[in-house]
Amino acid sequence: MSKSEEKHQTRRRGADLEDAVLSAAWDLLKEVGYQEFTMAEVAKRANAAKPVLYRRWPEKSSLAASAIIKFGPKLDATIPDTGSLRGDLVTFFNQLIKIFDMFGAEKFRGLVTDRLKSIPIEKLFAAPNSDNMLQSAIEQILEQAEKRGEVDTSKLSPRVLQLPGVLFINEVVGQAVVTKQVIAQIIDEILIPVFTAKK
Amino acid sequence: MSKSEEKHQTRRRGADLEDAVLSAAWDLLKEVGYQEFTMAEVAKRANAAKPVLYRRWPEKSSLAASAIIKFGPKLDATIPDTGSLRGDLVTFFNQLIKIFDMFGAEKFRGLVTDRLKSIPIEKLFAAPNSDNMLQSAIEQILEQAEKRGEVDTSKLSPRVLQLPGVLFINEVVGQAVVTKQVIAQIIDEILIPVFTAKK
DNA sequence: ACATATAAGAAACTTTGGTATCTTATTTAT
DNA sequence: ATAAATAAGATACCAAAGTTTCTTATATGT
Repeated sequence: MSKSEEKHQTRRRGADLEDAVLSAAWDLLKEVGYQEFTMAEVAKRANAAKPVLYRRWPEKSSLAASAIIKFGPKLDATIPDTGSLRGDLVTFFNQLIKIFDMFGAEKFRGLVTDRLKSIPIEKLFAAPNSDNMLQSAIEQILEQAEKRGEVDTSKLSPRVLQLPGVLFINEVVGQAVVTKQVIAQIIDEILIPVFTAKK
Repeated sequence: MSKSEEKHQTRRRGADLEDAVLSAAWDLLKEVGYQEFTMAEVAKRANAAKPVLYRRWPEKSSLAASAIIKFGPKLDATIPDTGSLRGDLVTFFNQLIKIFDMFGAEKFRGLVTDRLKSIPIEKLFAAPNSDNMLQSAIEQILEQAEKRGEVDTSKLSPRVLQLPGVLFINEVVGQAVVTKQVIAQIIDEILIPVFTAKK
């Protein structure tokens, strides 16, 4: 038996093994979606033992989230600048739903609610030890708006800055499709009034 | 053996059995909270078989919700009338958190996220076939406000009417305690601007 | 090079949600 | 009264999350 065939003798460790697991997890997630995603199947595909997964990720939803962060579609880092707060928000949220649609929103079903069992909502859009992409995008959009005189960012509390994320998650958790109309309603009826409120 | 001792011969049915199960479920929920609440234990305490539970409730979270609706603290049906929209909202939400605190908010942990897997958020505060208590209370408060000239209810969409519920659920799902300060922030920074926005 | 620490691998196990099957008590209609 | 329909009860079962235990390969420090 040649050395290369002796798979059972070649143990991967550290990053190598981690990458293999995440890669298998991402493949499985694409194929079957979160609900049918099982730890045993990921382990099998990665030729790893189940405890290997649990030594790194405390639970299934955590592994799935890591795989999405590593291999999933990335949020476009460029912030729109359409000339108005409303336009920027509309453009930004439409980018966001496009990403979800690209991957297939139904593939995520169950993941968000599972994640919410162990992490607060404002960490949902953040990789570990990194900041909340969504919220920082909103902050940049609001700073642009302030330059135009549309808002006064000194009046905006953390709670208000988290509101777009909360509303977006709320739509994603619900089974309905997030359409452009829904986005427009959220922006016109809720976000703009809140951001432009006078204290 | 007297007839009354022959428990194994006396089969309860329909409402009798259902009540016994809900009662056992409520007791267990009070004792151990939702996370440690198991279907097997409820069945055991109710002297019922597990399939009896699943014939009536499709899943654990549904049984727990039914027990809370039947035996849990009830929302005070009287709508506050303090003379201002802000006062009414503050009073109402403080009533709401008092109910949660009375029962012990930590007892609910996990229930909301489980419920959200099968029902939309706007049904969370509604008994089956009945309307959303929280939302109808908000509507009444807003009608009072309209009489005072504080808002124009014709401008308020369903999405806006659901916002208080969404924000409240969001706080309940997060692990933080919902304090009076949090309530005041939500009302001042979000709800009032949204309700009083001019279209 | 060798001892020691670390973590992979294998496999069995525990717990719980949820289902399926079968028997039999109770209800309901005739 | 009796037959047929209904649903309770008992029990075994399945699937999957997560854990435990033990062996052994690899890495690391001396």
